[in-house]
Amino acid sequence: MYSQSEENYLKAIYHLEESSEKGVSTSKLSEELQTKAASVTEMLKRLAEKKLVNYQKYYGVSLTPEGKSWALAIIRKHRLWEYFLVECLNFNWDEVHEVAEQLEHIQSKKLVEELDCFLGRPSFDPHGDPIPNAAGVLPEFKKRRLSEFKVGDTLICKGFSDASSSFLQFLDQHKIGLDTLVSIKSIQEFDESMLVKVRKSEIMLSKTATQNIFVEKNKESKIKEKV
Amino acid sequence: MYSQSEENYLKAIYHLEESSEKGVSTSKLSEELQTKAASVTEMLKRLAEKKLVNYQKYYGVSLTPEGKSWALAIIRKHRLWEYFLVECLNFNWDEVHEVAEQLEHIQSKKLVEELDCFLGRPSFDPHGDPIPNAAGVLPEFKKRRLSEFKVGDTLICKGFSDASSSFLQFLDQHKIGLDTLVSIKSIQEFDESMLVKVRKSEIMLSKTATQNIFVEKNKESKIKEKV
DNA sequence: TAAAATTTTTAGGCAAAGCTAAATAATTTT
DNA sequence: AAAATTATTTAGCTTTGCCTAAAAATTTTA
Ligand SMILES: [Mn+2]
Ligand SMILES: [Mn+2]
Ligand SMILES: [Mn+2]
Ligand SMILES: [Mn+2]
Repeated sequence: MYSQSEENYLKAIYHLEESSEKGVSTSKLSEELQTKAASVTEMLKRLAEKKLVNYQKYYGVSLTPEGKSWALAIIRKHRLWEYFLVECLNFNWDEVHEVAEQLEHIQSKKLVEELDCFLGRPSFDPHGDPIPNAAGVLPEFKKRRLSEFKVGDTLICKGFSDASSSFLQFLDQHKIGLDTLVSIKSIQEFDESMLVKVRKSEIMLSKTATQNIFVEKNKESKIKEKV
Repeated sequence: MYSQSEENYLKAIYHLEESSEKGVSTSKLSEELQTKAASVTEMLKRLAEKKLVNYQKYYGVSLTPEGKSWALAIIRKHRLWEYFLVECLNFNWDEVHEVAEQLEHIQSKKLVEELDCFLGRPSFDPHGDPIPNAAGVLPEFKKRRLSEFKVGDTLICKGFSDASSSFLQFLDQHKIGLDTLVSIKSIQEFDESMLVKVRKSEIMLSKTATQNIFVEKNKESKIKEKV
């Protein structure tokens, strides 16, 4: 239906719309997609003609409902494939993104639905990112950063917003992953770094790190510790 | 490494080299790939520059060792994905080809090897076509057509060379698939059509059909019938 | 608010991969 | 062996998606 390139633009616009208050600019897009601004302008004109985006010369771009639903379909595929790679094919969570970038463009309604079913209709991908359902609806979840909490809190890791290989490998090294329990032992005042306890060991996390770890308040930690 | 289009040409040349004695001509390729002869000529020049084919103006084309090994890698992926779709995702064997045409172009050594492993290193795809191993070596197998046999012979279906949806659906309707036992009851002299027995029922197969069904002599039919 | 800086768009090119129409080479027929 | 037919290649054009350099609009700064 749409080319790989067009799909990548839609996805990039979606992500930028999510992560910033203001409209999406040509330069932000060109940075995200590693292309030149001139190429972005051209593509935006094409996408606007196809009614996938609202584009006003010099004033940025936003997705139309049609564009948004297409973007969500691509993201759904991307995250389902990442889940498949980790759960079925022994990929580590820092190796999946590149391959998923290719697989997300495969066109087949049946393939996506059967894959979803085969995997047990997962709600979150290996990085804790929510997987939209077939209708494009994202699962309910609240995003709070580890950096927002205070000494004494015990939390469950639910996602990681910097998906770079190096950050994911750092987390691996310290055995921090999805559903890992983390309790805050102390916070340095001058740089807001945190000393946290993970299982038996204590780890120092920089503010950059704690801002990129999404957590949930742990309601059942007492119970689980007894079991 | 190579574009999807280039990969499709390599695959097409491979298949045509296999299925015909003589060299592969521009017109055969244009027919196979549903493009115009002029486009084929252009692509052949590009592939020759990249040392993937031997191309002599006006005298057809053949794969170099490099080209052949790349073609086999694509075919390996195609057939592994077809196997995956049928075995894991509830696809019927007449629905897989189109999706596999897309999946075969995904680039990731690890993906292919892990998929192969996950599937249990199958030797044949859902249509009975041999799957090359990682080194590009095809499993041993002998191709004989049902049309070569005579009344009284009992045979096991091992492959189907016309992979069109309609032929595969026809086989489905008559419950003929891989490893189905078929015995020849009679052969019409005037059109060489065959009356065969499959399980409890008798089916009439045209010569076109029997030429497209690959079989093996059944060594254990007596034993199996007793069990 | 006018000048400077920055961002965005336009203009003009390029490569891949397709097309049609015309030219040319190879093959078949007479 | 020449003519006719068929196959193949060349020439010229199109679209997609990218680029650089120049022009124009917007935003920031003074
Ligand atoms: Mn990813
Ligand atoms: Mn992810
Ligand atoms: Mn196939
Ligand atoms: Mn097949």
